[in-house]
Amino acid sequence: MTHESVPDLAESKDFIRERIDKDMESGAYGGRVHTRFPPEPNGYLHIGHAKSICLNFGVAREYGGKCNLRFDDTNPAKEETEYVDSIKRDVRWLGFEWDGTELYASDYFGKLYDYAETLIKKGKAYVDDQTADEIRDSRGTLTEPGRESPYRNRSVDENLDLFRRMRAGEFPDGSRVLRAKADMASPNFVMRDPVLYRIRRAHHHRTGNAWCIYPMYDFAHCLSDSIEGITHSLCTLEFENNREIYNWLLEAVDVPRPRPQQTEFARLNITHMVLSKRKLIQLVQGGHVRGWDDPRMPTLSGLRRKGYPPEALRELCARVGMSRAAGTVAEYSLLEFCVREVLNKTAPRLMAVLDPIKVVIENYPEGQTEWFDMPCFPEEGGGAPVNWSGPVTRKVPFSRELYIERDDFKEDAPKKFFRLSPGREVRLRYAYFITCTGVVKNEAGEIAEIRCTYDPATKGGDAPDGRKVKGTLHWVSSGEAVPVETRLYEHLFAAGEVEAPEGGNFTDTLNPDSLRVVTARVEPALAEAKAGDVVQFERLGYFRADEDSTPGKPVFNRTVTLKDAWAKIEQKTGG
RNA sequence: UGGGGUGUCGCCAAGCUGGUAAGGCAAUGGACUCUGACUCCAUCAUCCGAGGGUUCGAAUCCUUCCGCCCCAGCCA
Repeated sequence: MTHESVPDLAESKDFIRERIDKDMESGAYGGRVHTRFPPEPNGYLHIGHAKSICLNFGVAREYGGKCNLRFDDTNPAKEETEYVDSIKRDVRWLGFEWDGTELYASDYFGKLYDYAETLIKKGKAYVDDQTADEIRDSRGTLTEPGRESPYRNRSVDENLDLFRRMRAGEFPDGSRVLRAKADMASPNFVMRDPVLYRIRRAHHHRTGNAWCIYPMYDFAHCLSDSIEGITHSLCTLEFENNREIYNWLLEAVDVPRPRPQQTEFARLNITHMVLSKRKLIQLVQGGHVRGWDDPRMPTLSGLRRKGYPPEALRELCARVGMSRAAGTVAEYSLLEFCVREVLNKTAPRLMAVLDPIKVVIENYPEGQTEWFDMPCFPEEGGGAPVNWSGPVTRKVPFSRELYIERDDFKEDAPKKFFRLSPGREVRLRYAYFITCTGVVKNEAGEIAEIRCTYDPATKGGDAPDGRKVKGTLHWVSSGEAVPVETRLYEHLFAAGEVEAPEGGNFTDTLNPDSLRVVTARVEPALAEAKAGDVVQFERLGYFRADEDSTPGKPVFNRTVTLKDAWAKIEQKTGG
């Protein structure tokens, strides 16, 4: 029995692994598997990228192969080093390491240029002097073929000369492009003489101003794959149409065999989440969130900050599986399930009250405080995880005045309500049984405090006479409780399907309550939490200490709530 | 409209050489419980986008139709 961080859920392999199996059997790649994760460094990675990362690195790991991290940096106008750094950090956080150093398409600008000359010499590419508009207008429509450029039949010598002068910087931006001489009548638009190189005087994050012509994706990607010896080039469905030019170019410049093969899979979508870069930018720039790593963002940095462990994201990807069905959407509840599953095994349990109401124990001596030793990991749960290095118990003060959760008390309680209410007895976790004797109200008629008595014989939480209670409540001692900022998150979008309303913007559907900040009362041990610590607030949920925490003053993010059966009962019975 | 894809339970997804619908999430009922959590047990597609056809037998083969996604950036 091995202890993989992600269980092997698949009873059958997905279509990509099946294909690789076949290639292994046939020896098509000499038993090699070499993949690559190829982000463009123009933004932050989000949960959608996690699927591609898990696939590419996962496949390499499973087949004893390699996976490169290659930055597809062929458009200098959009790319920045800042993104390179965040992408590397996020991939590592997810638990993967690329083969060797990270690679860049820009590493191959020289080789790619040579391939372009090769293409020209073979009569398979030409320099087009048409404007962008002219090129677009002559590309044809869905039903009509495109028209050939008047420059399409220039001589090889002229093309070579022009292309060299493009590179030398003799022509202004946008004045000429290098195009593949493919098929203007192809029903596949991608084949209608795609642009291979454009003139663009922009500072490149790595090559600076060394180049003024840059290759397009279609030209750079297949050849970069070939240069790196990639065997399986895995990408998302929207590149299906590009597969034809991918293969055409490899054949046209006659790269050595075996050649990489492109295989597409459906991207990951999750309800309540927007994953389009355009929309994410709007959320940040519109000030709807506090930044790219706002815990409400679907970015890996946001999810990390919220407290989602990398194991959970890997498990999500494994559970969602691979298919070619576009537009499928995983439910957010599956993600939350994965998060809880990981955290349930790893998070220490402590007590905090989010919405406090005061309880006075009438028969408990005034001024007395007793300290209980309480386990951080309940026995039934198997105790602390094997790699746990923190404390396994902590001291918790008990006194005459406590706070409990406002929801845990009802003056007029329905039968199914197992919590505190006048005349009923409940257990304060690991402490005593208490019985409610009544309430004290303020002038407004609101409950100011709850009066109770406790049974000293139940110390530790068990009655020697075998008497049982239906409910166990979490609590904190009011005198020693520490007030801490706690951020409660809900979906950024309440609707599962994020859509712009008629004549509006998708931001119109933002959930106004996606962030609620409360002052929680936490037991003393919790006040010691440091940024990155993840704990369970008993009966409430999992919380992670945010980077905004300072010594003795933690700030907590709610990662995910616990499942709440009572909430369902209450909903059904109408409160 | 041309081309390329895709349609199996509320959601994701097995099923591919035809033999009589895996699994997970969600949901529901129950057991257990010092977290109404966890765990455990049980229920949950006579039906596979629709209609024809082939066959003793089809989600799987043929055929017609319908829905949805992608493509007309000098973005990736």
